[in-house]
Amino acid sequence: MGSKGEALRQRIVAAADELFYRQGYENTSFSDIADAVGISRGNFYYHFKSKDEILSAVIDSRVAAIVTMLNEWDKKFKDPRQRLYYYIDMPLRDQENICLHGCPVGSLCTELAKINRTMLDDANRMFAVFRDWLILQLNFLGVRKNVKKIAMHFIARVQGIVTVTNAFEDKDFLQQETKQLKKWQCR
Amino acid sequence: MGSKGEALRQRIVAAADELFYRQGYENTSFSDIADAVGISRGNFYYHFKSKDEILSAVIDSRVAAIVTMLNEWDKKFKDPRQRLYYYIDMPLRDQENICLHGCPVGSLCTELAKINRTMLDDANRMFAVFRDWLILQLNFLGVRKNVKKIAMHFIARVQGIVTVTNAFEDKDFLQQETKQLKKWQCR
DNA sequence: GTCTATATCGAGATAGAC
DNA sequence: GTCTATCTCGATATAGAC
Repeated sequence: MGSKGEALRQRIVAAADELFYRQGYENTSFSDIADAVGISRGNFYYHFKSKDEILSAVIDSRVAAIVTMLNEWDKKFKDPRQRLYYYIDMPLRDQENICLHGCPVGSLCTELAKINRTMLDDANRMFAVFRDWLILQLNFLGVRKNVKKIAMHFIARVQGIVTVTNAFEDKDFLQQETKQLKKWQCR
Repeated sequence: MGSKGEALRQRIVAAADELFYRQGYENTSFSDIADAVGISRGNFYYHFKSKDEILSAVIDSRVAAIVTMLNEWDKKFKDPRQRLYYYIDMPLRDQENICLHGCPVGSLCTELAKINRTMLDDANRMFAVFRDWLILQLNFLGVRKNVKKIAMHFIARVQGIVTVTNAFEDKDFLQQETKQLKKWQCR
């Protein structure tokens, strides 16, 4: 704990995370990651024995990062409605990256569904964390029926917006649809 | 035209199309395609000189297939509302594949955004064909304002549903959300 | 722990016989 | 047109020196 090796491990995970997002998991080689960190490939294998292992570490890291982020949101906003809006606006706050690389969660799941279904079961935990947090917020708002369904509905809406924004590199669409989604009300 | 070579070319494109959908573009090798068709790798290169070239042919083929399909829908349904429903129900009619491999259009665009942005500009024509057809149907329905936005909205909604269905392998969600989306009305 | 060197494999791509 | 043989490269992964 706190050793030099642990710190390097974290740097490797951070570099892999970024590269998987920007160029995709399959398209990212160990050399890419090693170069980004500034270490040799040999050293890399001391920390991670296989590509599955680094992917697993990246997913764990992302899940932890999402949990931390949502805790901060909870501190920042006391009104669940505001929290919901902040969730919907998330792609808007990161427009440039969303436009170029899509959603880190959605695009990874889409990729893994085709190349590694075992890891997909691990990756969709990222969605699950958002879902459970959304369920909480809906409860606070007094929604009692179909809470899980509605939480999943929000996730799907945001995913759809991001997929199309990414495919057409269209920020205007992102802005429009985000605005629209905030008009949502329980029917 | 109609020669043996042309027919083989079509078979190669069909095999590549299927494989790109099931295992992703990057993850599909020339050997995979050659094996699926039952020809040698060498022969393959007589028909397509590079991987970009086969991808381009697959995209063209998919665009043509979508155009043909929409023409058939137009013949099958005279009511634009029914046509819209048929579009929304499209993933439902192909549940098994959607659950396992996602949307052929969306997942390819998501992949290409990360590995080949030039081809992405080509691939999003698949979305554009649907969009233009949706615009027509909305016109028939008497919608006059924001027609393009609404068409894109439908595409995004379906994409979101499919992405989440695929990530969680959850057919129930697909069925629920599809039903919900058909309740859509212009606000 | 971190490095260099190397083994092994499969990929995209080419040459040339038939 | 279709094949076999081969080239070249970059990938994952390992061995072993420091």
